[in-house]
Amino acid sequence: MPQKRKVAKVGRPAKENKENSIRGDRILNAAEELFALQGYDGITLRTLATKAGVDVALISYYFGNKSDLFDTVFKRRAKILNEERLNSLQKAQSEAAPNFASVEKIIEAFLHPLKIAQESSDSGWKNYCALLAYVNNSAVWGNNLMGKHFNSLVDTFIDTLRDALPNASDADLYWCFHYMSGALSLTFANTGRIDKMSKGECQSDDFQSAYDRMIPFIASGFRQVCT
Amino acid sequence: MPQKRKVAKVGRPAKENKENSIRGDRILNAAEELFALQGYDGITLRTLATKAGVDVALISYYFGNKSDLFDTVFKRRAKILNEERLNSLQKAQSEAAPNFASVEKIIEAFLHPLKIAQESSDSGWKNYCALLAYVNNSAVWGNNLMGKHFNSLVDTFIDTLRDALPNASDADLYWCFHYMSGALSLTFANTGRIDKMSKGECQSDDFQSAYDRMIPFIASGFRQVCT
DNA sequence: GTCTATACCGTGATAGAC
DNA sequence: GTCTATCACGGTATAGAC
Repeated sequence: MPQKRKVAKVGRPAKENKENSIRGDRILNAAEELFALQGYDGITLRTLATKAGVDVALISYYFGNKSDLFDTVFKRRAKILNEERLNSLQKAQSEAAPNFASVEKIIEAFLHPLKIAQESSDSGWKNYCALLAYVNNSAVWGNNLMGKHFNSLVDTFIDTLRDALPNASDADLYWCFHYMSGALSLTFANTGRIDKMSKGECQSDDFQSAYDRMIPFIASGFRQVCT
Repeated sequence: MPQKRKVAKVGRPAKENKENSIRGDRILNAAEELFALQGYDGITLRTLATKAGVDVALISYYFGNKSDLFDTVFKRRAKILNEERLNSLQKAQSEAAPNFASVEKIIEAFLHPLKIAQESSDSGWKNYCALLAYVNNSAVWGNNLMGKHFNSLVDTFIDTLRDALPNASDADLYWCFHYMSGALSLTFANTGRIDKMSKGECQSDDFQSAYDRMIPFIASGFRQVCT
């Protein structure tokens, strides 16, 4: 069952079973993009099938119903992202040893894999980030899906932040983390609003600029609230 | 045509024409709640009609098609919110005179009307805040609707922030504003995730706690990036 | 002027035929 | 393993009751 699992940087999504087929892949990629852009209810299996170049019924043959498909799409890259974030965190920790990693380095460890994902030649990663933004802010999916796939990783990051900010209460840490999560989500949502708002000074899809400022912004906020 | 327009604190939405009717109100309130919770595509006019206790066709009689209805719902409280935010800002400025208002006071002026809205006895305001969160993060609606109704207000706030942070570039200011907007949106989205993530230490619907920490968090981020 | 009943037509999801 | 045929449900328009 386990295929060769060789994840380099932010690599290709792991494939198993049915998902291993070319048409299955095409369906998942199309779904990733459409779900991210239009939301779960915003797209129909027919438009999805058309985009993937397959018959509608093939979707349910491969992935069950619409909700199952959504789960599969979401899960596909979550594991990779978790691994990369964990690697980044451990790297930051070992670089700081014997001291604790700084807040800045911890935030960076959380964000850096997303920067790599944005720059990846696999454009699916961009879509996946937009999907994350959608799910994270969704009253329907947010708690469930994000919790299932990412809460355990968040615990690890919170523990590390607690070391860096020993005076912080847990409520402080979680709320600050929540602000970061929101700032990140809106960035990935890529609505184009900041382009218009700033009269072209900023671009929604310029993640580099958002990233460079986000690390000091968030780290400083953490320090302010948690001391 | 103009009714008596007497807006006290964060008051009742202004009503005109058809929207002045009791059933029109019921439709708008139900729509506000359902759109906020399930998104535009997540609800059908029929479930909406059932919730409002009216016939399906009455919706189009009052508000035209689904998209028009969405616009109307969104617009209804936007004006009030804009007025309240402007009042808050002017108050902060006059209190600080002859100096410029501080970053903290400006952020507070932006957030305080939302706190009042959250505490309002009119539960529609809570739904509206959730709707704002949905729209702000939506790739479909975000740019369009937020831009049309709020960008002019944002300009005013950015101008004030520029006074408080004279070394900031426009890109700095807009990106920081964007982070604040994201943090705020995720808070209003009320997904319940932070409850589970923090094992009960924080509650999604405890806006007071989110608010108290958000002001120093965001203000500190602004200062860090913009100096 | 308000509102209900109903009908239309396109589209979504899926079971079952091939 | 693939597609067709079906049926329920979506948004919308309209006739006419109150």
